[in-house]
Amino acid sequence: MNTEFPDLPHAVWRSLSLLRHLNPDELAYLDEVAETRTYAKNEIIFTQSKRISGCYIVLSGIVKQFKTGGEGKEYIFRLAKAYEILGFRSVLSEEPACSTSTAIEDCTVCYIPKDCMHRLVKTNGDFALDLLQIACRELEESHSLITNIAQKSVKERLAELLLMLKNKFGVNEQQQLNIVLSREEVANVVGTATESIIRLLSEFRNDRYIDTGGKKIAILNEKALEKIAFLKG
Amino acid sequence: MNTEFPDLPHAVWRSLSLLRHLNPDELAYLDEVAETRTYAKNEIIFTQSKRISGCYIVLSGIVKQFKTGGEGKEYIFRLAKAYEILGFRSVLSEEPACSTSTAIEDCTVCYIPKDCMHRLVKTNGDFALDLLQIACRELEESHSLITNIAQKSVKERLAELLLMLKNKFGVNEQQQLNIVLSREEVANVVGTATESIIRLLSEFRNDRYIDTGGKKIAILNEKALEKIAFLKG
DNA sequence: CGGTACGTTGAGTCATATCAACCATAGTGG
DNA sequence: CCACTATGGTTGATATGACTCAACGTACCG
Repeated sequence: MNTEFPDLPHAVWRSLSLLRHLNPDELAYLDEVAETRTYAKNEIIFTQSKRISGCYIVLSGIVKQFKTGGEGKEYIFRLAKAYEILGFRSVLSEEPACSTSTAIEDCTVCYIPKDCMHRLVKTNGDFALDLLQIACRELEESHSLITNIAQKSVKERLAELLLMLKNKFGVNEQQQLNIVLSREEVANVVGTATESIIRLLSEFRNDRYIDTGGKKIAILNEKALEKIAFLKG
Repeated sequence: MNTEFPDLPHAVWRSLSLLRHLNPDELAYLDEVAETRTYAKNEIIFTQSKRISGCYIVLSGIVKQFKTGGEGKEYIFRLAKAYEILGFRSVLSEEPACSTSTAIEDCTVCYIPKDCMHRLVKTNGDFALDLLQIACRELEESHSLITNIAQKSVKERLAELLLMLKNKFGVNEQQQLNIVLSREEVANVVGTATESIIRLLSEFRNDRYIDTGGKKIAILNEKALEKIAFLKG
């Protein structure tokens, strides 16, 4: 399965921008302690409010990260693809994970034990800075997300999500998104009910903005979606 | 005005947990380049989408930090009090500020120039780690906030806000919150319309959960508010 | 061939936004 | 000292977006 990352040679490590500041010794150290792990679709990588023993860098596939609220409803705040890091917050703060992560398609991840992360952070200032940058970027995204949820309608948010998915995961020749989410998952990203998503997707399909063949969503009229997402109406 | 922090002696620096890992040389360096600034109520400290030349540690008073959305409506995502740091994200990423900060009461802040921050972060790993921790904590808070907004009703969020305000800013002998926000500001924290807040505050007042004398809000029945905020109903 | 999960549609309800009018308060200038 | 105005607070009426509940269709899977 994991032919792209057979045994995590330095070349691969280096290609991960997060690890670009590690020196040869540190990379060798990583080679020793890090492991490649594979998860099948729907498998859980780590669970909210349980302690985690390390963090994970996605190598292939897509992972959803979500919090489960009071009523058991999940809110997906992140869809992580290759080269993104998961769980470092909890690892650094030594607190239980504040979210659950599961594979939404088969995926490979690189597991880095807690001790290793601590050691690298302590001894390599540039690495710590890179992590700091990542945290800051996520923080900024998070704040934008809040403002969106607080101020935009479900329709606007859905349009924006579709554009974001195209932008982040790309589309195939038929303009179909390279990520497949159930209606419920879409609802849990947008923060609304499944039925509302279905109705709005139907509406977008009637308006020829998108097409929904099987599970795949094709983006047909990006301009129109932008208009909905970022202007008014 | 600023009698509490006359000339930022080392003792004060050290008392700020963020700065606890700086050595005497670094503290001396800070003394040289940092400045105490005062802002009157409603004065702007920095503005969304403008570059900022340094970051700010609140020494006294309260600062609100908000993003302005499409329609000009503001969303307040943070109320910062003494010892909290503002703007370090933008300073580290060298990007324009992604939010505006204004004083909601007269306040004093310590201004730390960008170069100084960069230097400290680069040369002092523990300091970088502390910042990383702060970023991670904010990130976690931010994620919780999103889940809240996405899943809770306005009433639940208002109850939770009132409890948070009591917890963070405290109350006087008459149980009145030590922070005064306009109804509009409350609405902009909760992410709703001003009128909705007014109606719900009236409801809470009728139910004897709070009292609203003048601008001050008194918390009378914390248990009841907790029930609303965290259970259902 | 049933079964289970997912998708779709409709009807009814409710929370919240919006619009509009009005009141309270405080600061301002004559 | 008093109108005058601006600002924020309050209330009511109305509209509507979005949720819920319920039924039913569809597709994949053993």
